[in-house]
Amino acid sequence: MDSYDPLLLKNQLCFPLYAASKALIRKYDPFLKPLGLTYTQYIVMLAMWEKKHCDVKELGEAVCLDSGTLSPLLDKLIAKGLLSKTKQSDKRYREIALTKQGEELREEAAGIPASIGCCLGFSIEEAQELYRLAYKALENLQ
Amino acid sequence: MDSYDPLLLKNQLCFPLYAASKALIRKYDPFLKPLGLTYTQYIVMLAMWEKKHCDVKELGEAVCLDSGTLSPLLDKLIAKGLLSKTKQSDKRYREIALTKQGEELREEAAGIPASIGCCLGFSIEEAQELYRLAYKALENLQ
DNA sequence: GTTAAATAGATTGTATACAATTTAATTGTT
DNA sequence: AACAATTAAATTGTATACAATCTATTTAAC
Repeated sequence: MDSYDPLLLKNQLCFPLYAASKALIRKYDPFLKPLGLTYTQYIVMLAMWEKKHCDVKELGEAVCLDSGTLSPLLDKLIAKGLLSKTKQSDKRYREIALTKQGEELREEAAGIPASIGCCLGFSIEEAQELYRLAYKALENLQ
Repeated sequence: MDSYDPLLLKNQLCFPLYAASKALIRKYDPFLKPLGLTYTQYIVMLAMWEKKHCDVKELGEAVCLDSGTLSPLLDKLIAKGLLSKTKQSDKRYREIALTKQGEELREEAAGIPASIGCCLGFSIEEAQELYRLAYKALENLQ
């Protein structure tokens, strides 16, 4: 019996998490392409479909992205006509809001989660357990 | 009881996977900085510490990266003196190999997995289950 | 043997990520 | 009121990711 080597790639927990995350993100591409969205833009739209409007900081906390990523990404979603950005009374803040067109895009996205679910090949129990563990990891790491 | 809405951010499986992966990667930064490596460079070095030498395609398969990412990343590791790149008899291939300096870096990395393990706050059983599910997802998605 | 198909790796172009800094505005302290 | 400290968002700089394309070889079909 060989001694356990913590530096073997197969003994890392981070690697399958990192690789699976990337592989899953790529599965969204064919479904998101008709909507003109990237995966990260889709995550931001998911958050905005719920919030309707919020400031950049609140959005960043919801989707785990900082202003360095969000600022140019929001500019793209605004350029597509899906979101708007206006100054608030406290002029340090910007109000990001869904446009009518952004609202309407939600219908087109309705089938995506089910389409992706099939790719994973997981039972309900396994999917729930992965979900639980990933959120627990996220909370512990933040 | 509300009806289940598949587009709510909290109902996505992809999001905690994506966010936890990013959060975990960031935890490596303070440990990798003294070694002069980024997380992706560390993953490539983990593979190379095992393989000693291989071609770019084989390395790419091991770490789930294509030549578009690997080519410039390998150039950086070569510039740091950790790897070397030479033509093979079939001149389409390049042999990537560990240098002496690259070998020696392994000692400095030896403590990293244990340092990271603490951040997760998982029991052995939970870590193993997350590992198993992430690899299963990765295999199903590839 | 010649050329079409295939293959490995590099390059290009677009889109994240995020640390660090900058800018603009507001708040707290005195 | 003056001004230091704080805060939100934008900008800068570096490093991935990956699709698509390109280049150089090699292999296969005839």
